[in-house]
Amino acid sequence: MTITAIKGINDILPNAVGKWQLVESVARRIFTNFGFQEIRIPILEKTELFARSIGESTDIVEKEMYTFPDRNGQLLTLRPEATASVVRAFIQHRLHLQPSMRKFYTIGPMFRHERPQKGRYRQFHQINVEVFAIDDPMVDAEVIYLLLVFLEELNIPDITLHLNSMGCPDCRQPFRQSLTSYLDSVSAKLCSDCQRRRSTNPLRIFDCKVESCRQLVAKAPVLMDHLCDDCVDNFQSVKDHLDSLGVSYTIDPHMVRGLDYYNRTTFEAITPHLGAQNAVGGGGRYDGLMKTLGGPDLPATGFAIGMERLILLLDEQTDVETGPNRLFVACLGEEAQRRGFGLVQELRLRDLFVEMDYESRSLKAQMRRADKLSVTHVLILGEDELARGAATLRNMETSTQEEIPLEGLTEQILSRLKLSDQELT
RNA sequence: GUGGGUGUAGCUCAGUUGGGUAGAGCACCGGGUUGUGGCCCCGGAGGUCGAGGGUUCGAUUCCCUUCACUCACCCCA
Repeated sequence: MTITAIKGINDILPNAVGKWQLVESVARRIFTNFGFQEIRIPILEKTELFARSIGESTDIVEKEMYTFPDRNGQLLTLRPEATASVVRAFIQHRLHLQPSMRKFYTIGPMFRHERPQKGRYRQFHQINVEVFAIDDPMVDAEVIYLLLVFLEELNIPDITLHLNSMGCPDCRQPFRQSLTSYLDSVSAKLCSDCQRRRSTNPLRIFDCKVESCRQLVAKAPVLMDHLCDDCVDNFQSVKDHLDSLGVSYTIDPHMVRGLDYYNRTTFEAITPHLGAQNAVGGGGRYDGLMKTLGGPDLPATGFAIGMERLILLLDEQTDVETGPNRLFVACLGEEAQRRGFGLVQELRLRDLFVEMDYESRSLKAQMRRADKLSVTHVLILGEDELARGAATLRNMETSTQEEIPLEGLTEQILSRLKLSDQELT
């Protein structure tokens, strides 16, 4: 039996890499313009980091983490999300003492042991954005705006923004009680899944797709109606800022997020094109997390984007970028191949895409390969040319060719390709 | 963890009411020009028909088991 990759953990083959590079470069450019700095954090962390941040009773921590003891018996976990690590790093390096470091982004793989399906894999990649130590609703609006600008820049179609407020501990606790007592009063009519959710995660019932449950849920109390005055003002301010930025949104009091640390404004960017997985990006404020993890009591907000989902929505083919001119060196005969080999390396050091054939095949075969590589020029180095002390440079777009003396060949090629560079620009 | 769908060439898929050397398109290799790409023409290579077992004179085809992939539930980015 040949060894295959682990279920839900996929290779990204060269023909798909162009899309990944595009997403990453657009992210880096836009996030940098918005004042975010990249931070690179480990893939492996102590298990307790996630248990304390995400919440012991969430599905992620209860049954989806890749957790194992290392050789010293220390319990480690492949990160299921990035926010906990960024917060940990911020605390550990006392970055709150450096006011220039408030806004971070990070890109990388996450791991969750779920059954794979469309847009959901066991190793998946996220782009994360986090802002620390700024409480102002203006920042919530800016972060949401950033998410939308990014999706817009990638031409992701039909995105809608859903907004909700999770309130603060002061208003959520009384609400949870009134919700629970409502659910108790109608429990007999709930579907079996919701029966279970009633005790594990009552807010999840808002997500149920069973028609009878939806009818019951429509009459259930909603957190939005139980917000304290501060939370109402805060949420209104976020909406005002979004309005002033021209962002349209849908208030979705039933939107529930899966990590326990969220409070106040939460949001998701939703698409209708991903089957069952409709969230391309999501996030919100998590003011209590820094303190929970033993750091200073500083507010925070942020979001995560699912890169695989983004790439599923990105259907135009994108090629890995090279310079505008690409050269193939076709050699005929042993002597020519030896000289060509050296020439290829030399031109590459001069920052040119150059490829050759290593199998001394017919010129026709080499030309075909050159065409497949969609090079702009082919240098033909054959026995006849060598005898004349020359080489032939063929322009593949115009199908014209000229002879160039071997003396000063490198410079001649470079100046000719550079010349056509300028024509192109 | 639960349910549905699908496994035939590198890729996308036909086909076999149980029978002979298993097909197409794309991709690949060669030829059509002693050394010139794309388009076209000709030819070639490539498959234990997912694996194991059963029924049968005979199984890629029917039955059972198993594995893989996939979609959905669940959950989330």
